[in-house]
Amino acid sequence: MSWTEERVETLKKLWGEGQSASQIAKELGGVTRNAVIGKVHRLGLSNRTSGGAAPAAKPAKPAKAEAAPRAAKPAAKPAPKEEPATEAPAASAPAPAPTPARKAIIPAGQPLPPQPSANEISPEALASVREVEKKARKLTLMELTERTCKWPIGDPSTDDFWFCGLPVQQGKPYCEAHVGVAFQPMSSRRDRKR
DNA sequence: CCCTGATTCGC
DNA sequence: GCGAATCAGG
Repeated sequence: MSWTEERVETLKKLWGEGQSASQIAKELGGVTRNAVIGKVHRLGLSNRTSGGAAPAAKPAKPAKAEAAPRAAKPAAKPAPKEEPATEAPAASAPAPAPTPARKAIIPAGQPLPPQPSANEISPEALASVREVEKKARKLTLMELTERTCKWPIGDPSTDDFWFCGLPVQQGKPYCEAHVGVAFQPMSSRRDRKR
């Protein structure tokens, strides 16, 4: 594939919308995210935030095309970073911010996740949860890792208890299906007509 | 391990 | 100009 005008245009558009390089690459097809990034740079639109405030002085990057593979790695990270890492399925508002909030306005034409106001767990979510629980890996607490869904299934006080264990959705503690039910926009649980 | 963009450099 | 390989960070 080559960078036809059309493809370049799409690239510009999507990049402008804040799409990630990989997403754009997927959409364009025939290219990798690297190709996309490379093109973006060549086009000179690497920085999404036009503004101009040139960020920082990029130190120097030691050319790696040397006889020294990777012996030299002058890296120092005295960063006292604090990570709240609070993961509570609570019915609090899910913070949907996959893309930079730079542009407050959401680009039109993008598939936005539905935002039901008076939602009650999408039937699909429930369905997929059931589905998922059937193919759950049934992991024990000890088997859980950073990337396994930590959704508990069954009764903790019995043998009949395990964790989903499917691949988590990046960032989240649960797999896609469980994220769907864990992060509910808000209340509205009470009035189940029955 | 998954992802992100940034950079280099052989092609 | 292109993009894989690599780097660097989340």
